[in-house]
Amino acid sequence: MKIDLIPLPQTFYEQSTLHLAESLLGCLLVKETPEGRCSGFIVETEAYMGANDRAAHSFGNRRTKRTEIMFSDAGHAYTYTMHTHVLLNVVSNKKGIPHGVLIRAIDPIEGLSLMEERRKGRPMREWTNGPGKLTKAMGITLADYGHHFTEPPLYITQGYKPEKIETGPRIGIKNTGEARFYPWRFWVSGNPYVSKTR
DNA sequence: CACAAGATTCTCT
DNA sequence: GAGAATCTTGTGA
Repeated sequence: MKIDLIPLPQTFYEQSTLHLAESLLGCLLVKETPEGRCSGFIVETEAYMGANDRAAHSFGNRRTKRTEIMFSDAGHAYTYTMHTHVLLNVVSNKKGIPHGVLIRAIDPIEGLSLMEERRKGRPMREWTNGPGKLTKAMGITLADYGHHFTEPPLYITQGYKPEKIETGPRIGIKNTGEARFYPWRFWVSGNPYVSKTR
């Protein structure tokens, strides 16, 4: 499989958050590090709708040092830590509207030996089938906070068009009232790297 | 400055 | 299923 490693244009990120979350499925996420290049197709995402989404960090337009980047232009990287793990988001929507799309799972393509090293002892299927796992496998850290996805070392290129996409409630959020039932999770139907429902 | 909580993962039961 | 691991940020004194 040969793919052009040309980053998607800024305009790609300027669509509505839910549309972007769906459009990102099948795109290639690439991370270059001193150890080498890793990439994988995005197969699972979740939309976080800012002001009206209780489960979002930016609920009610809460603006802090951490959420600041979500108020910026679409296409920036929003990374943050969750206990011992780093999670990766793509900032979406217009400047001033703090929406984002969480990358939950990818299908590994390039840099397999490097990912195996970073995820030592796990079967390949479990290298990237979760938001904290894929950042570890690809070497994504807090240092990527605020980076823009149109430029190396962290960027997204065109991938393939998924045959079938499914949607459902998001995972891992609780005590957030109605927000936990919103069907804002998207995944490629049948892909083995999609994380399991709890 | 101290402390609590979290968009998770792993291990053990 | 439950509980721990272990780090950053947000909030309050």
